[in-house]
Amino acid sequence: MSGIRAKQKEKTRRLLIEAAMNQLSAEHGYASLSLREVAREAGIAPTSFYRHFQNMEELGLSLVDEGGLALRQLLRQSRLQIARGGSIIRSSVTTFMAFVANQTPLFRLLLQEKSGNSRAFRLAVQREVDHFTAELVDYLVAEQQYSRELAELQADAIVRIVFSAGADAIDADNPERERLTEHTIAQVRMVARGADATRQLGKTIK
Amino acid sequence: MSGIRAKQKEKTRRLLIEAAMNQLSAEHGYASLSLREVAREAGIAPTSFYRHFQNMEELGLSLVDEGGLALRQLLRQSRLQIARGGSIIRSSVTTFMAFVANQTPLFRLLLQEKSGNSRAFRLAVQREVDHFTAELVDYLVAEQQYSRELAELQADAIVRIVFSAGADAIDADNPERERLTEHTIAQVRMVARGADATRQLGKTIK
DNA sequence: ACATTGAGCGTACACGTGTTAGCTAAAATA
DNA sequence: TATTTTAGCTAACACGTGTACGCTCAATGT
Repeated sequence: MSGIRAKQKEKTRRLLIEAAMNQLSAEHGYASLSLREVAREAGIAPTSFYRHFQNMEELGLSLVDEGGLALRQLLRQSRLQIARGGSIIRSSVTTFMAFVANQTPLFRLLLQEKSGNSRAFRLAVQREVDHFTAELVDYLVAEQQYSRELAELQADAIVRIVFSAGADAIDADNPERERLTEHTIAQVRMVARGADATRQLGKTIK
Repeated sequence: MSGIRAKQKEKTRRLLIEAAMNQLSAEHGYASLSLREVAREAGIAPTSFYRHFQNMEELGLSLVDEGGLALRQLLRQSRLQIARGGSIIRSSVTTFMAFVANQTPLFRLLLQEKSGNSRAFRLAVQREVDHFTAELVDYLVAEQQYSRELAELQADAIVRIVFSAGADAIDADNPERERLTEHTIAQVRMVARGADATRQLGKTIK
């Protein structure tokens, strides 16, 4: 059980995933991804594909996992920056935009499949986004003493804005992306102010 | 020049567009839309397709136009409801959600291609969304006396939130969609409050 | 040492695709 | 009325696709 066999299998599995990611970057999206081309780029015979995935859909779900994982790791990294001082909002948005810039095809896949045609895909992506939102909610409740309900409203709004801006950032060049980032930061701050105002409103009534 | 010929051509052109829309609703997205299947559903020979469109892409752009137009008309209708009393926010969001529910495949196409792979498509969709945002900005400036800058920030945030919620509404059943609608209305109001707070902030400083 | 497993390969098949070329017949034009 | 235009057709093409089948041969298990 030295695993030299399993190692090799995992290796070509990665080759397949990376091949698929490369092809995504090019021109066509996941929907027009071909088993044969992926296999060709991975350097294996078309039929060998089935040793690793049952479908192209299964490959796709792996890609979504991959993307979600990468994004979460990045955001965890961003939270470390917050710990040692600096604006939470600025740091998070900046990190997010950097992810979009560096992992464009992966992020595009997430966006595409978020409103794509396969329900399985949509659920998978939504799971990733929900995970992200939940962490933000926890932060708002723990650090800013928001009620769970208001925190959820706020976090959801923020995530929607940031992801949507991220989508626009895909096409943007560097200066434009910077402008977009500042724009987004201002919007998130606006939402925060709105949430605060809403909270005060509730208190006054009571 | 009675136009009986042009009439017929326009008619089968519409048949093609509607066929394409039907196929979108089914299961596969625009990317996996086939000329032959579309032609078959429209009841013409595959080769006759070229009498109406040069590419599938050209058909796709027509679909985007179609969707954008439908959405804008609906929102114009919604603004009439506002004129004869009632909350602007509630009325707009409700109308929007109704559109998503009734024209699901069309709205899905818009979302898909917004973050799709063809730049031409993305630009076309973005144009529609921008149009929508611009009208909201005008409203905020004219009716609520916001500065152009703040109005743009606010309108953009609102549009992002609403479109994103619309995407989620696609999968939702009726009660869930209603919940989502209320949720979105609350978020938009929160943003409005935030914008107002931001405006007050600016006045105080000056 | 021997038997079993399994990743990867080559061949082959049936099928759907986009697109070209040339025809027909009805509408438009002169 | 005679001529031109053109929407739609059929036939045919070359090609890429997903997948079934059976083989090899090195890594594993006994």
